[in-house]
Amino acid sequence: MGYGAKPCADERPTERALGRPPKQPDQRGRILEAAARAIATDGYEQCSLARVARELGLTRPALYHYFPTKQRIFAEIAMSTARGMTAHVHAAVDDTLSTAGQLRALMIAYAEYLETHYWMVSAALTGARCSERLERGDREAFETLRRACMAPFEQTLRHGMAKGELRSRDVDDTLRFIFQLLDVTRWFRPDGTKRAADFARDACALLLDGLRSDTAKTLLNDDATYHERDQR
Amino acid sequence: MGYGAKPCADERPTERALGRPPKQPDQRGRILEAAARAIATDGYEQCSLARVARELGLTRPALYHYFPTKQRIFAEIAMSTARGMTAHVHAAVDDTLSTAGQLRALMIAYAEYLETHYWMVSAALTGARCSERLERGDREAFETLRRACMAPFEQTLRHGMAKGELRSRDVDDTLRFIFQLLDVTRWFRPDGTKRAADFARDACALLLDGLRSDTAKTLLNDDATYHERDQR
DNA sequence: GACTTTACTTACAGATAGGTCAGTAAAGCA
DNA sequence: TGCTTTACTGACCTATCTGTAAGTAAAGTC
Repeated sequence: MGYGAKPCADERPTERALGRPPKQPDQRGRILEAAARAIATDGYEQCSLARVARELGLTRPALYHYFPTKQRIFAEIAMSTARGMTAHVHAAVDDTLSTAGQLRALMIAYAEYLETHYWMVSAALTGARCSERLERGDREAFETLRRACMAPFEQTLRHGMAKGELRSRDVDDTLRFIFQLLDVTRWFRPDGTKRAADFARDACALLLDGLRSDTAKTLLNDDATYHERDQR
Repeated sequence: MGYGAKPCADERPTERALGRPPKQPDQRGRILEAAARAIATDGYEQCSLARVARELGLTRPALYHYFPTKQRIFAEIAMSTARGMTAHVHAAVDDTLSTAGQLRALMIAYAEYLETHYWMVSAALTGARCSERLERGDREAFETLRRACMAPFEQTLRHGMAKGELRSRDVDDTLRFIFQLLDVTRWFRPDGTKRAADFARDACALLLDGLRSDTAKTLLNDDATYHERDQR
């Protein structure tokens, strides 16, 4: 359930708080987590801060002690998620991997982060017009992070196509397909039996080699295979 | 911009209306269309009936002349979309097609309906917890339609796997992938240059044959190809 | 014990939403 | 010329939401 750097609360336990101690440690993080869960399930406008506060054993104005507005709460969820996801994906970049291996590693990294920070990611994606809700400064930073998150995927695709390991396809279209496959917030739940990494591996296998069996492929491997042959 | 059977308004132009005539013909349909556009862009809870009414040159209570509640408006959007989409997909079933051709035809049919009834479909999908919003009776009917809409896809997959033309894979997982690819309401706009059918053809090609080039495939076609070989 | 800082709570203000009710305007019909 | 039916409008009620202001409880500091 960690938000940002979790050990931060325990990292300096000796450092004294100045005033009255909060009812729970890391209230800011707890509020963000609860708000993310509410936004992910009910949507940004529909979820009420009253419910979030009640869930935490607080009253609504208590939230305004930590955040100036509801929009600001959402902004922090979106920004910290974008930062975290981008960093996690970039950590999976490895030049020694094959094109296919690199693509799989990236997809698994994305799925892993989605699983471990499920509600935060889900809230950021569900409030998908999220970027529109941010203020100008955050919006630009968010878009930059989003592009940075996609960059390793893009580079892998371009590299693979240049080496002839991947089909030549429109890269932007393909990126859209990939992220559409990866955004599984509609049905994936972190408490289910299926792990996110398994799902990502499966999605990657389908993405790489497709649905058609190898035998059916060799049968078609002569002339106008993919676009004309089985039209009728 | 047709909702349901468009010519219905012109079909019986001689049939007299009894009371005061509406400001525009087919007000019900116009309201549904405008509401769908509002729901699709702002979400169900966030969109206000006042804006919908204003857009049509009406006042808010006028909508209550045609529909008892806001929820009921949404229910009609969802139900008529589910009915229309299912019928359109079923019309694309053709036993004479190959497995690949049938899958492509189904995907194109889905994309076509999404394009021509863009806002209605988009509203029904965006209010994705749509099913939860419906009353018991509608909910069951909606779920039945949804299953009926997926059935031809499912049957094509099973048939293709049985004939050995498709890889053996978990059918439910694969169906999820397919519909995840087909739900393009996030970025697809019907006024763009790209037609929905082109997009569906492209998605189907990727789905069938994957990203990996044929040359790379034959190189790997010896032992543990897809899962172990390029792991590291 | 006074003072400061933090972490809240209770009470309230303002905006906006969905929905109702009573009345009115425009048509056909008798 | 009434009567009925349809298609609305204006005014109003209630609920709920964000955000604010003022006061209080619990800690450390001097």
